[in-house]
Amino acid sequence: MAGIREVAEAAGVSVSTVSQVLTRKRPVSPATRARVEEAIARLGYRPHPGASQLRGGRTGTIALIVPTLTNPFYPMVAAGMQDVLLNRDILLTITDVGSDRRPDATIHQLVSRRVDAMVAAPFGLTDEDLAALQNAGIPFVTLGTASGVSGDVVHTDDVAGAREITQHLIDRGRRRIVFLGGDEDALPTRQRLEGYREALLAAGRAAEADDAVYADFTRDGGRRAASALLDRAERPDAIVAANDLIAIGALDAARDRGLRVPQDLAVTGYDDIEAASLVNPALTTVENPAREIGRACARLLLERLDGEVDEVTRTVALSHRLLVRESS
Amino acid sequence: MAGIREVAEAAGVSVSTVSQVLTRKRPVSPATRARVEEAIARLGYRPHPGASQLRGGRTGTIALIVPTLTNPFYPMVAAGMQDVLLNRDILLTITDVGSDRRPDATIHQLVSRRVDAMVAAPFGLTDEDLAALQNAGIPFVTLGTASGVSGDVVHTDDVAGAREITQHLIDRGRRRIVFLGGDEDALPTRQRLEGYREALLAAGRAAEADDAVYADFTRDGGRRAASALLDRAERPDAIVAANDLIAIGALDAARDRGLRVPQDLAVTGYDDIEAASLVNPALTTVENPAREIGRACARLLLERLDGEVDEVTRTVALSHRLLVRESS
DNA sequence: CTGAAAGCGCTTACAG
DNA sequence: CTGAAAGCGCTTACAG
Repeated sequence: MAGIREVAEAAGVSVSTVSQVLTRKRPVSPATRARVEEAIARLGYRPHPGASQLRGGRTGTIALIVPTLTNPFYPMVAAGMQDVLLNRDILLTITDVGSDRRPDATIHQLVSRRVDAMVAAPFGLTDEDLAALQNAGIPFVTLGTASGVSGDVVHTDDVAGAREITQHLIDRGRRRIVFLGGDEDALPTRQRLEGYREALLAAGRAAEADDAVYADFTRDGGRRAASALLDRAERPDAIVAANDLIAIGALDAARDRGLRVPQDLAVTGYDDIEAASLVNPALTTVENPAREIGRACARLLLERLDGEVDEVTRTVALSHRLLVRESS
Repeated sequence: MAGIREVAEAAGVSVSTVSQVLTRKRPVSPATRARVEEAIARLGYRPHPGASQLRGGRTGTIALIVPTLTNPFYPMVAAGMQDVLLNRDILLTITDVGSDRRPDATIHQLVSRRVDAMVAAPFGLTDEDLAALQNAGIPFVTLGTASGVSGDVVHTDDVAGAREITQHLIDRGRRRIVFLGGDEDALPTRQRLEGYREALLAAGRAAEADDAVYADFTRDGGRRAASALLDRAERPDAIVAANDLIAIGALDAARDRGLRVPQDLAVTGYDDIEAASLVNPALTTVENPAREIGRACARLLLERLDGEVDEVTRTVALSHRLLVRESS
């Protein structure tokens, strides 16, 4: 493969000059530029990324860390990022943390590779993990507030969303409304639980000790946890699930038991992934604009990389929306 | 950030020695190794990837090129690759070609970045595109046979799958069975169309001129194309869709017109994405084991990178399976 | 088993 | 506007 040296020889100029026409960091005469560009095209020259990186440049890579690729919500965030990144010659690296791995291992790997920027779903990320990014000088945005660490944030108001969907259930006359969370310490679980509790409190209902049950954020997890719930002596008549996948699992569990939804049991989800409107009965849920979230993340990061913003930390709040369908 | 030089000083050895303990390419005495490792840990040293890359090393990156991230089939392929790659310190870069971009632009970008290997869904990829990979010495595997170019291949037998699902429709007594493809020149469209035609031919039915209609591989595309089909004077009584997304769109179109599925119209899909079993009525489809496909791709590539295989090109065929559900 | 030195392919002061 | 030279942080012959 041709190097910058061959190009320089072919064009009859120095390597510095070739570099200048590439980086545009200093003026080059039109005639010279033309000769160099011709040589580049003719030789099919492509700069070696390792070399420019070594000289202090960027890697041209932005990473997205997600808890799993199997929840369609995250690929949709990635698609939103691509929308913005596509014509900027920046590569998107998508890493799922994987069930068996600690997220800090993933973050360290990404820091080692000198990614230019990073967006992280805050699942199990500690302040320490994020501080590592900060120390490495890597701009990052988290999906949802990461307590105490100063990166940009893109989020929707999960507390409000959960409050509204719970209120909706109360309005429909549901008596025993139970919250079915994902991983107990995950931010979305905690915030949506909070919204759920606020709604009950506002309605003058005391929260009960066993009002919340936890699964993981999967259909299977939802099915299992909901099964336990539905086999209780005092069966709930409504389940507020922490995301759509869990809710779909709850629908499975109801069907297993011959319960009618919504007559015997109301089920609500969160996110509005495509499957939410596809299941039967269609899921009442809160729209969480994944693609827009991805776009916002990419824009924030690009602005940082372009140096358009300094120390200030920015928070972009995107709106959510209650979608009442058949399951409630 | 500490460099190899600081580590060498801290451990009282030369940089060569530090490099050797890192790369394990030549023996180092246990005592020296211990001192170096201690220094590495204490200084939090991480090798600069650009530097090693420049010296002829790998980038430690494998790319996956997909037509879109919004078809859950592809994220599932990615998840399968991650399953295999996770503990090998190899980064997975996922790029969707994007509707407005030519895939060769994406491939060239990836070649420029010196990815170590690549798996490509052959949508719109020309032999030329693939030859570019070959010339760059980048091992690649394509999803489905890429005519004339010698890379590894992972595929399922789409022709057989489509034949079987069409046969199933014939067995159920359907008279006017129409094929609803995705992008006309896409490999999956062509192969599944072939299977469909084989089945009709085998049943002694001549293919009709307008037996195939094309959409793109999306729910919306399917809805639109199916709408046109269903408004024909001679309405089909079965639609063989080229993938699940299209089939779900066809279900939408049927519902718009008050047609009952499967009584008035049978609809079949392809892939068995999660949504296929979620829609109402549940979709008859052909299981296309996305996650396994991803795993197979990653294994093939890893073996090449590890130098365990030479010139020979390998083809891994994974089995498909007809899943009869409610829509037929 | 270890070290000194060359060099990978670029970018960027420095000089003109 | 252009060039010669130093140097980014590693790896790898070469030498011992």
